[in-house]
Amino acid sequence: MKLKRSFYLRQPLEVARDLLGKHLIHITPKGKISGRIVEVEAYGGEDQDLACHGANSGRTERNKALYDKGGFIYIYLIYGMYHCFNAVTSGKDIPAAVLVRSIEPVEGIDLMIKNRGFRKNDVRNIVKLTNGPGKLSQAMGFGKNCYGIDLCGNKIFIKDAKSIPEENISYTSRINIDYAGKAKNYPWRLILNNSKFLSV
DNA sequence: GGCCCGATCGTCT
DNA sequence: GACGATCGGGCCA
Repeated sequence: MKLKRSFYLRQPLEVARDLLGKHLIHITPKGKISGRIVEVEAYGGEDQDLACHGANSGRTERNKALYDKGGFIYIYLIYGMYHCFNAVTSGKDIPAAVLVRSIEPVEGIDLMIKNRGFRKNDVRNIVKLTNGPGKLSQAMGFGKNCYGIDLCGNKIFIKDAKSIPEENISYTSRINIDYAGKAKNYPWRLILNNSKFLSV
């Protein structure tokens, strides 16, 4: 079952928690690519979050999708060469999203290998395909052309799965947001304990 | 394993 | 004009 709008119309931290274990799916012309979500970060919402891209400059051309209602895709270019994939959460006009930081490859692994530019024999370690926000976006085939796409549509969506028990989740601080003042220590990075596919 | 650095460019100041 | 919600390669151990 595909996750519905109501799933996303909640606080980013709640959505982040419930996204762990779910399957992110991309239906491409060449086939289906999917992976199980094992690491996420929550941004924005009702609490003051200086790390959120909507926090400092308000609404801009770059971040406008963040202000959509929950269930749309916010994706952006980072360091000039990678993309980070986010699921927008909360209601319209509230900048909030969940960054997907790592997934475990499930379907379309041959396509992931191609998208990542690996030669077949290079893949001793399937982990390196998707264990980071830039890597998984590349493997899944996500780029700026995904900007603003509705996750409640048929091209890119998230499939429900059995929910993860609380004792299998750890809450840590988010990565590379030293500039974010007091928000930098919020425990809003959630990981599936003991997953081999976490970011490094 | 660890640390350091360069790549590469849209966005904001 | 500076820099980032990153990555991979080079080097040392």
